[in-house]
Amino acid sequence: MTTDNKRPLTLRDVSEATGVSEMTVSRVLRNRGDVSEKTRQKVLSAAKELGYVPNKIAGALASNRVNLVAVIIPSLSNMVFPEVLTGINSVLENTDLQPVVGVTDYQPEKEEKVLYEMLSWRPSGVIIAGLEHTEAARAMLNASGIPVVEVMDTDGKPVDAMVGISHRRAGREMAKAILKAGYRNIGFMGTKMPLDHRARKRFEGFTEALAKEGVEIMDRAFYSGGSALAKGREMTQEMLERSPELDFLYYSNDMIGAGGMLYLMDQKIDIPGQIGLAGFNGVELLQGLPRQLATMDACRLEIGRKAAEIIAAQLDNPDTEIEKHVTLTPTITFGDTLKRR
Amino acid sequence: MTTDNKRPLTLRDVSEATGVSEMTVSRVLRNRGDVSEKTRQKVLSAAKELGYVPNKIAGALASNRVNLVAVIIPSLSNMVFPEVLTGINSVLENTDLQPVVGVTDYQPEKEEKVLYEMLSWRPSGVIIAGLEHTEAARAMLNASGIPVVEVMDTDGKPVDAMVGISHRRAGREMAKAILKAGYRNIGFMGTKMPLDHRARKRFEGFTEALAKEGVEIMDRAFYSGGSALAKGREMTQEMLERSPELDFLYYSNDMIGAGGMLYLMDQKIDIPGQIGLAGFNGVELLQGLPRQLATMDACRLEIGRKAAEIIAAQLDNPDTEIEKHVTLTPTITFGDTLKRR
DNA sequence: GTGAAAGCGCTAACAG
DNA sequence: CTGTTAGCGCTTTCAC
Repeated sequence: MTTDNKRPLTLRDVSEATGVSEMTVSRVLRNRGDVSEKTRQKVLSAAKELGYVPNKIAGALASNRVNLVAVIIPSLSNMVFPEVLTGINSVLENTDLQPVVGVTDYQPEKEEKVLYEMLSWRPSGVIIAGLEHTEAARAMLNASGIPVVEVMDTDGKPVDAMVGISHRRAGREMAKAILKAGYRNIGFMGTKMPLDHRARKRFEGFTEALAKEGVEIMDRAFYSGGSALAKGREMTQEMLERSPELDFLYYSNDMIGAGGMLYLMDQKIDIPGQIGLAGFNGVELLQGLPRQLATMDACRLEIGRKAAEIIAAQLDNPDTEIEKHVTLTPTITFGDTLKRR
Repeated sequence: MTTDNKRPLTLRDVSEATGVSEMTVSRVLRNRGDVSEKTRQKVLSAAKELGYVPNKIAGALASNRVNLVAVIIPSLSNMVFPEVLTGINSVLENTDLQPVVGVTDYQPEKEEKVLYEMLSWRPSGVIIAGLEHTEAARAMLNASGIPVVEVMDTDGKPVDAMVGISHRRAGREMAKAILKAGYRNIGFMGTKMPLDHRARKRFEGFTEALAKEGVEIMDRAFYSGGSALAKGREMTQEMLERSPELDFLYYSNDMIGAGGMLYLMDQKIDIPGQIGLAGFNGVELLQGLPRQLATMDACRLEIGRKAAEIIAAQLDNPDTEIEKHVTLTPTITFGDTLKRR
């Protein structure tokens, strides 16, 4: 503990306090090179005593190294992304890299801005959600000269590396499972988000697989904002009033799916006999609900982990041969709301 | 769009491309000082063409200014903290400040480490959750010489400024409401987190207010890990089997409270007649559940906003007289699980 | 309006 | 093992 200082301390202050050269102080503080145990201790205790905190700004400029990994995601309130972050963290914790998070709110222009801001700090790598970016953003990523991993989605061409699942395939698989279970009158509910490309791709894959069997979606609805659980309720009620012949409801995420499920249970509707249900994501929350909603795991943790590993490996040795296109395979959980066949 | 470069571009590159001095290029790019419209355009287009991204590291070192606000929170998976972040963001968006988030996992030593890391980037301000920190962390905050706002909790003495609610009072208020409604056999369930000081303080306030009326908690249980909703179910079942005479259950957060509620509904137990329930936080999720759980809003958005305002105001003018101790008052939502009296 | 010089606090590279 | 020198890429300051 020291008295409050107006000016933050510098290496020089520690150097003067110890009589050791700045350079040696720097070596001690970074654990670099050989320093005698005696001076080591002297420096360490002085630094601690003074309350010295190194200036990474200066260090980064001098060494041309910044141990930051920029992580750019659409949202923090989705639960999906914090989990990806957790995966990233779990890997980076064992390195000297640190994640720095930027949020885009699903807006391409904001993504571009956030990316620019982050790149201006010269991070060592970038992990960014999705494959769709503005022209300028893609150009920046290309020009950055650092490892770039695009995550979540593998339906497209990455700038550099990519890790994720095929959402198109995920939609198709769910459609197949639903058809196989015998449902034919299918409704869809999702977010009104033209910019959520992954939800869009799932939807496309879904309708495509239905079409292959001559089935067409009977009703659909989109929402935006509000509590997803509450929206799921409302929309489900409305849709069933509008299209009472529906026998299956596919939701673009588990939260609205859970809302729908709770509504149907209130109405004493037989699930999955009269109506089947499925969501997407495999959120942990589902486990506490009265019934388990059918869903599909998005492999979020694994995606984060893999992405971080790719960055770390490249940084460790730029010549390492690593798999740059990693496609994970989500599995269906049938739960209690989709007949198993 | 340019060809890929190994070396990132510098001001000098733009300077050479335009024939304008580095200094003037810098002025244009920062919108500082007077520059003729002609050179302005020339520089701007060249910079864009080349794909120049300024190096903030160098800029920060030279100007001794970093437009970053360090935000240090215990967790991202709690939903509470992302909301505080949203509040912070909403204010900082209108300034040139940028939040940078660090996560501590409720561990004091990790908080200390994260704080050290962040301070070493010389941010312009710090927003940190809670009032309890290690000795060293407090010393760093003191020595940093930048505005510091401790958020969430106001039961204690801040290093500099603080914004939050009194969790002790929140616990007391809820206890009073419960007693007033006529419940006497009260059980408590919460997280097994000695380090979640806010949950602890709520519990203390709660028992204290009960004690004042001669009431003692009849049963209690603590959990850790797992899906909160599922845990709420399990624990509620166990507790009621153990203590069937309970007529009220107070949960330390809404998620386990919701789990408990769903369990009781499964059991066709009369809520709030036979058993009343209450949680804490006012999470949006609750709105979609079959019944609305009684809860108390933690003012998360407002806390974030106010904290960011304090930082921004201090930075804008260090001599501004501002309120450094802001205590917000949470309100009880009775919902459908706590009798109103 | 524009430019030249002098650092910001640190580390790479070398010399002892 | 320790110290010296020369920048990193930018901005501040001052001169023109």
